[in-house]
Amino acid sequence: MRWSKYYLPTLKEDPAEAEVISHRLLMRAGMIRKLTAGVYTYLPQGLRCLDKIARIVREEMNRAGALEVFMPTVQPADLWKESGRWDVYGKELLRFQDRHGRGCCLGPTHEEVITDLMRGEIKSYRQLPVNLYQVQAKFRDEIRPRFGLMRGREFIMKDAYSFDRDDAGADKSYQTMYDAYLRIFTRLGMVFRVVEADSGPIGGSFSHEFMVLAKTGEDTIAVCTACDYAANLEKAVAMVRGERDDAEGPSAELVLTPGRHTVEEVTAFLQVGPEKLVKTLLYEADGQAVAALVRGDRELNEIKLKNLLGAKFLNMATPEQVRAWSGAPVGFAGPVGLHVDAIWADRELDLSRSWITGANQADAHLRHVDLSRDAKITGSADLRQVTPEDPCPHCGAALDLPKGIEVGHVFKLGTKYSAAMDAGYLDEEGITRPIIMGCYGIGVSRIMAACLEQNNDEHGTLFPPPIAPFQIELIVLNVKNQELMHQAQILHDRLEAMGFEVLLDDREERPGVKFKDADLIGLPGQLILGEKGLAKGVLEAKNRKTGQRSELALGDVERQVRDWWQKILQDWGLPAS
RNA sequence: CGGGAUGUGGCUCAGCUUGGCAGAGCGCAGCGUUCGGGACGCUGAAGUCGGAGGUUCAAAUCCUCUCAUCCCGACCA
Repeated sequence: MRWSKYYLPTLKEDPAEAEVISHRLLMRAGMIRKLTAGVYTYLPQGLRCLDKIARIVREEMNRAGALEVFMPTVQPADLWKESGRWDVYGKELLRFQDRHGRGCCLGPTHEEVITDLMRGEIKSYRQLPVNLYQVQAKFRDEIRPRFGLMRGREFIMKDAYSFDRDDAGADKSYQTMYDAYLRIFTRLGMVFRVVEADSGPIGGSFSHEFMVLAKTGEDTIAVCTACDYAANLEKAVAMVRGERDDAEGPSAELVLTPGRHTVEEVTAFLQVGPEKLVKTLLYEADGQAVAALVRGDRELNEIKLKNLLGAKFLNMATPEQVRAWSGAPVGFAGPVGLHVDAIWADRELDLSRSWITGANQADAHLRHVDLSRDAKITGSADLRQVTPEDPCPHCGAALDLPKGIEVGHVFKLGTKYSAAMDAGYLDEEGITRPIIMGCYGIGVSRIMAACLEQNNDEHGTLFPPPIAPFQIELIVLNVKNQELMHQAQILHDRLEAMGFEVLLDDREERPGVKFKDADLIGLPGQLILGEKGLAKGVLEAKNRKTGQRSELALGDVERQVRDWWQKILQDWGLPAS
């Protein structure tokens, strides 16, 4: 490809709107342009990269036995009402009406559509298992799209759905996809970890996330420094530490704490550490009033609470609700005599029988509270957020809490959709059973961003060879020198004949401009043909990743380029090709 | 949805405090000189100053409303 015939608009300066490195590079290296918040056009260079990623994903999906389909973006509301998600999914489901007033939405995911399809097709256990996938644009009306392709509203996703007759089969499908994902992210040249995850609004019984490690990641994950335990922070198990003190204390006693609402204010006033206090957090869960208790120095993990309650909606109580349930303004709620439907305590609170809590009246707290004696506790459970001080729940070693970008997610759905939407099959006995489903997503466009977050330097992008838009950039230093140009064209054709994708920079620009652009767009191999080199019969080669330069003899160019390319693959830790 | 910020040629931004001819750099077009790490000179094209309303002799600048974008938070495969 000749640059002069291509469309690759590079930017010399960082666009004002781009904050994170991948967003800046995607813009500057001429790969994407923004249409509106969270919605981007892929320019030729971006599309080439996207297609490379998608191709690897497709190859591995096909290898794993999945079959590609293509589903609609516009979906009828009726299907979503049938699955129950029309009311649950929230505002990120973009809803609208067609000319007849029929409810529609833009697909944020395709469980409903695929389940609807398959219930019409699958009649017998003989037709199972099946695994269908697609690579498609999804739309989620995110509250706050940000970071370019990392959290867009419209994005490209590979989503696969498996259908099995029983749990054993579904587990096997899950494992097959899990293994395919390992191969995909390895082939893409990414540094990643697999973590246990919460299944969120997609639902289902268990799931794993594939996280690319990057400082700009929006998720925090808990990774054991010794064993292979790894979990999303929202799922990570918090261990109970410390000695249990079973001694019964004196009876509860009211202390005045005028104007002290927060944990810091109360503990400072009473001159105790925050670990002596119990925080009482009030929530409305599907219409029920619920209190969650955690130690004063802990953070409640709302996802754990939501899962414990099996709630569809979980919202923090409004100040009015707090007043109604506790009889006090915000800041003085406590478990003793609280008017709620359930009180759940973090299991860490079992360790002591003498706590400081709110007194359910303004400007007062209680001390020496024994939760088992003084309050009606519904139960205790793991409710708090894991901290870097917590030990690994499997082996007790230290935990690390790095940031990650979620690029893949596998879910075992079970019968959530097949039961709700009546997708069943007949088994050998002629009995109708619900199909067991799984679903498996990969953020194709997000991978592009994640890749650049991991691979860049001060000069620009560093494309891993498997997903580089071209493998080699061939730079002609003086386009006006006809002999040089002629040789460059011959070289370009020979390299392409060898199977390389080559971008020939034939623009009438000064060398400095070309070098800067070459580093910016970051193709893994750079070949430089200049007048001096041509006179000496050599071609200058540069490895973009290592910066290593070498000279290749034009007389032996095919063999030398091949060796040079193998070295580049090696430097990327990739197998020879 | 709460908090903060920003909207001025294609891009990055100055000008706004204190109202008085719309500017710079980059990019773009032409000419010339350059030519191995984002050259230089000259000439030129290009802007409803986000939008609406208001104050004023006069508004990019002051006031009101509104829209959009970005950042933090809440939220979220």
